[in-house]
Amino acid sequence: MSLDDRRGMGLREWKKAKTMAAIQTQAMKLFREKGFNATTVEQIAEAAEVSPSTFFRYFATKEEVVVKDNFDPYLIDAFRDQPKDFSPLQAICRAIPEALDRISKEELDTLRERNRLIMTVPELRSAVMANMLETTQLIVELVAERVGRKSDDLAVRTFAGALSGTVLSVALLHAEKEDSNFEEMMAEALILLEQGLPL
Amino acid sequence: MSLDDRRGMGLREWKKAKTMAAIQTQAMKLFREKGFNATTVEQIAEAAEVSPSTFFRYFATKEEVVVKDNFDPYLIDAFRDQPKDFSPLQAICRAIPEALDRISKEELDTLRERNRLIMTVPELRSAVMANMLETTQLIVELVAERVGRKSDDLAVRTFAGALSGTVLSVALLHAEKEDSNFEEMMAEALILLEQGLPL
Amino acid sequence: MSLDDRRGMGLREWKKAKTMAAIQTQAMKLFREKGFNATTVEQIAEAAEVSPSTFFRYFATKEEVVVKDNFDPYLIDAFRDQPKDFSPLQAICRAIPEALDRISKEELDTLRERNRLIMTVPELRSAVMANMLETTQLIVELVAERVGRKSDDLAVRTFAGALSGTVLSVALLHAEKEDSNFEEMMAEALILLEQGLPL
Amino acid sequence: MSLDDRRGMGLREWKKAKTMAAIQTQAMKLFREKGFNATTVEQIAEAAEVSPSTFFRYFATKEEVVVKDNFDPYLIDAFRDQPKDFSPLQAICRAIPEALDRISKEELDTLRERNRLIMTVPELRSAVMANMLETTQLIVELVAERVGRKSDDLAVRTFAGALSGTVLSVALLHAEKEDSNFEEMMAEALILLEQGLPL
DNA sequence: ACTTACGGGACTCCCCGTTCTT
DNA sequence: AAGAACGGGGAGTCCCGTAAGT
Repeated sequence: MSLDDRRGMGLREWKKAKTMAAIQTQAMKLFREKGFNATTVEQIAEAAEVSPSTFFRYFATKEEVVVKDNFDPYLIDAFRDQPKDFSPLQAICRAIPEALDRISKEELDTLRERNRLIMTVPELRSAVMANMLETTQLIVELVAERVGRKSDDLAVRTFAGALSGTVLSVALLHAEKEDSNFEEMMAEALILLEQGLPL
Repeated sequence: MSLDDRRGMGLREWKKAKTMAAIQTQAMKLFREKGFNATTVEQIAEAAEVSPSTFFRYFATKEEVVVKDNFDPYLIDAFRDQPKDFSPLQAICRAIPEALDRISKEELDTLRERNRLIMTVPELRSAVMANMLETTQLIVELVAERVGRKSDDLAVRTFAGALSGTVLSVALLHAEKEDSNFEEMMAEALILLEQGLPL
Repeated sequence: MSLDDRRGMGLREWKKAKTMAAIQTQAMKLFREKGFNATTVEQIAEAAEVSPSTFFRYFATKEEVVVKDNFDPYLIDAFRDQPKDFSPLQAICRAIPEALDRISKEELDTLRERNRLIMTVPELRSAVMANMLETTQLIVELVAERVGRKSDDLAVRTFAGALSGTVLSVALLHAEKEDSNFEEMMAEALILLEQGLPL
Repeated sequence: MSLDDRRGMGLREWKKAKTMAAIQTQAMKLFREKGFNATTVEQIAEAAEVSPSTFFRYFATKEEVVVKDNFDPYLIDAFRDQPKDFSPLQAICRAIPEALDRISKEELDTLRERNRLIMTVPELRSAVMANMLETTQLIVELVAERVGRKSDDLAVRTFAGALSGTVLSVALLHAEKEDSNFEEMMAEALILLEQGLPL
């Protein structure tokens, strides 16, 4: 979603979005220049011309500036839209590229840079990992709903866990390898999952 | 390994092990009584009769007191000992119960309590998650070595990621369900993985 | 500027000034009683009824409580006000007593006590020395501006260095000798400087 | 004095000198690579293959590794050797180049790099400044002895202070200007001092 | 003599609650 | 009423010193 694009937003919402974007932009700039740890929240706040308090109103932790992403809702929608006769794994296979399509080119680039930073800085790695738990939980709900099982079903949980782990591994590998294609790798990995991880 | 058991350890090493154990014991006690967040490092240090400095010499973060485990080496050994004609997944299936067998009854109980605590407190969950990355990396190495592929091979990475994710999910479910058997659930989950996550 | 004097200050500013003064007063008291090194920041904070964090918000280091002075601006003003046909050295000779005149009697006493403490405690001596570098730099700018040379001019630098060194030496001697008059000694020293340090 | 040069040193002394040199070398290397503050004593100790304790046996503080110099004794000797009918200032003028001559080419280069580092890092600047006090005191003794005055004589003190300040200023300027000649600048500065700092 | 273990204190930074200002 | 300032408090790092071991 681009920032100029105000349809449906009140003036207030729009201002908030702008502040948030300003913080994120300035933060990323400082991180690039001086590293994540060497950058203090105070500096970010100053660069974004807000008070530290305000910073924490938008982001609960310093890590969140980097980690927070708005990709999940897209994925949920795309997943829900898949035909009901697909298996969950097939549905996911389809949903991922569809969701990626819906975000703009620039955003994708930002995403890539973010990923690289994340995988470089230990603190951020921890933060994403923590984030993953929630994502896994989300997948659990989604899949349970789709296949009509309870959310404490072992198969559902296993599915969600394995999937999350796979996504993370692929993201990591993608960050490591300079000229790799995320979507392709992801597709291949999902096929491997489907085949029972042959090696 | 029990603490009374000093064979082969110099006086020095033994003392260190004792200090570390004291910190961990006191910490767990305080966590149980007042909760993880409400307990300060200073209190733990005082209870264990060491200085806060010493605390941080043994554990880099407050979380580490809970999260640090010595289970990995056992698992590595057990995995390496599996016959070469097993697939990695089969090898893991076998290695897990074998490794669990090698640790004492009391230690297992401690482990269980720890796990329950971990899954309850968000901060700790984050910490284990962070830890998981390293474990995944370890699995990558182990499997790459076993099947003779490079450690940046997509299949190897996918395997490791999916496995880690699965283990975590099962551990979580186990913590949630009072009277569940970890080993059984784990076994079942691994079979599901092998079958390509049917749902 | 006295503290009761709130004209023009918001409630906020006034409170800050009071807190800062409280810290300084309590710190000096403790230093007198137990010595500089034996006094911990925690004790100072407690005496001033603030948290250690707050202490460091006001003073970057323990030394700064003693060393921070507000004398420089007075001196700068006095120096700038000297007639343009005086040589820099003459201007300084005149500016120093004028600046001393502008500060209140009590402040002068505080200043004297501070100086005695500084010259007694090695850590503080180091701190003032560090401070001196900045003062020297300031003199450089001032003099360069006055005589119309660049600030990397050797003569300007030499002047500033020699002057700073002289001031420091005199301050030290003054602290050593119980009943010595700082202004007189300073005047005499400056004359010696002007004469090329005859011995 | 080069390290291979063992004349007159016992084996023990020689070993000590070697350890000290190893620490210094490794420290400077780390400082160059990661900066002064980011380098911990522990890292230096490890790189030099000694324990942190040993580090502190050789150097009282981390700063000392950089600041400690062995130039003073040379200067003292050279100053003492000057003919008695020279004024102190003239004696210094002569003594400085003579002392510089006595140290090797490489050592001079090391000295230069050290100086650059010192002027860059605030902590180190403070440390040298602190050091300067002692040097000034030394000059006081030397000059007092030479001209037959007491060491609390104002003229002697003023002389020492002004001289120290001058030396420091010149050193600083030299560090700032890439291709400047230290000896020349020093000589010029001393002449200015002798003339009463004309501007 | 040299190391290891530990203590303690300075200092930084994150994050949050309360108070004040506009 | 929104947002900034201010303060509190705890985690964590590092320096440096001491004591006990080898």
